[in-house]
Amino acid sequence: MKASDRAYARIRSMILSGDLPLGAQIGEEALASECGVSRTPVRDALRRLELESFVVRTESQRCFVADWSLDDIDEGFILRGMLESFAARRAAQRASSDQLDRMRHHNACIERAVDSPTPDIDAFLEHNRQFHSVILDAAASPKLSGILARLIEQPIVSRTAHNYDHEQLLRSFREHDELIAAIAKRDGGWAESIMLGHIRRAFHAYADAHGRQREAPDLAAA
Amino acid sequence: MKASDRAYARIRSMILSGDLPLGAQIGEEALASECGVSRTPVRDALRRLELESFVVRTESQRCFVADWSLDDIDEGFILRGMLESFAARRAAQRASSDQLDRMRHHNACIERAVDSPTPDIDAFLEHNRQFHSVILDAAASPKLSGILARLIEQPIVSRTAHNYDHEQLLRSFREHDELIAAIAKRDGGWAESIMLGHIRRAFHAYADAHGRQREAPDLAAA
DNA sequence: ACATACTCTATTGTATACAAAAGGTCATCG
DNA sequence: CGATGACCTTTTGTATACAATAGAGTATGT
Repeated sequence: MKASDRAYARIRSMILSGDLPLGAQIGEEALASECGVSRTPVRDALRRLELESFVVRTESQRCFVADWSLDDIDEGFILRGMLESFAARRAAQRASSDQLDRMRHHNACIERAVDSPTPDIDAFLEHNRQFHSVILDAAASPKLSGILARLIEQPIVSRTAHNYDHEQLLRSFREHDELIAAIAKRDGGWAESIMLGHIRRAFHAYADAHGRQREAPDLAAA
Repeated sequence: MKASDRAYARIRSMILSGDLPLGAQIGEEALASECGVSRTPVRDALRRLELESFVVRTESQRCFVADWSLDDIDEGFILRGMLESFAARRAAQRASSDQLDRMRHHNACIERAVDSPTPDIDAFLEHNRQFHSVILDAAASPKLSGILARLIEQPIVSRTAHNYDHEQLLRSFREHDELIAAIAKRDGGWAESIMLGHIRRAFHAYADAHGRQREAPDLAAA
């Protein structure tokens, strides 16, 4: 494995785990010694992370861990809703039976992960990611895939899922199931509208959990 | 100016001018000596150019000048239609009077560039770019701006405009004018539909000029 | 003649040293 | 006391040398 890949993986996981706090400045030198590589591959890794919005850069090229306002996140969900529902429409027109089987497989895994008193959120997240990835493959649009790869911020997806209660996890599974049905029937419009609802619901789940938490201190202070 | 900026500008213009033919391999070393800088800034420049789809990379990291199939271009125009029309809708809700004035200014420049027996295509392209950029600013969605920056391939825009006849250039101006009216009236739906038509028309102009040129040899051979 | 493996070359990956630039600090002046 | 400017530190930018790897070409065996 290349040094820049190691640096990328390491920095990314440090951001996700919170070892690097949101908004913290990240110097190339510090990361290089942390990862045991030189600055050159760190610079490559930072570019990739910037592309995926894990990292932001000031006009003078200093890097910081990205932190997102609720407005930013809203914007992301709006665009995801538009683009992923478009992907679902295309997938309905093009998905192979093999791809449909893979969707069914991953959703079955999601059901297993969810249908328990102690849901396995990590398994849910992994199969959810793969489920959406199969739909994107079926949509057969490399540009769309590239855009969504940059738009879907895994930290947000992860927080959203961790805030789901049992009922919401189950609903997510059922929506996937209906999506599979729509795609199997080659009904692009149906697939599109289910996907849009799926994403919008996720947004409101996120906003309820995080938006309100921000307002709470204000209310307490008042 | 930074060396990586010079390298970026140089390589970009070599691609646009055709000095680097479509599909040609571009080695870091060769470009470095061509630009009079070392490989380090060339690598930075190549990453940026890759981001903007001027350059593609094989799985083994070798770089080539991108060349686009009509399918790729179609895909790009579909996504642009969706995203730019969405931007127009948002712009209608948010544009400041200052931004409206700038739209009017750039479209006036477009009219001047176009309304002549020998239209100034370069001026058209520049003010067209700025016109669309003001709308994007007015939409106030950084993520959307970032996506569209990568999606709008200037070589394609340029070829499209160079294939426009006088009537099409004029039509482009009139569509912009109507867009301004829709935004001034705060009619998001109107703005959205005009923008969608504007982009779709550009696609068909491109496809008519370039798609048929590709088919012609086949027809001749048959 | 064709396939396969090997070597040799071209190209990218990484480390390091030094240059340039940005940001922060402290002293000085109004 | 606040603003301003010089310096000093930190951080990024670039060049260069060397290492690793992919690809092309060649020779050899069947």
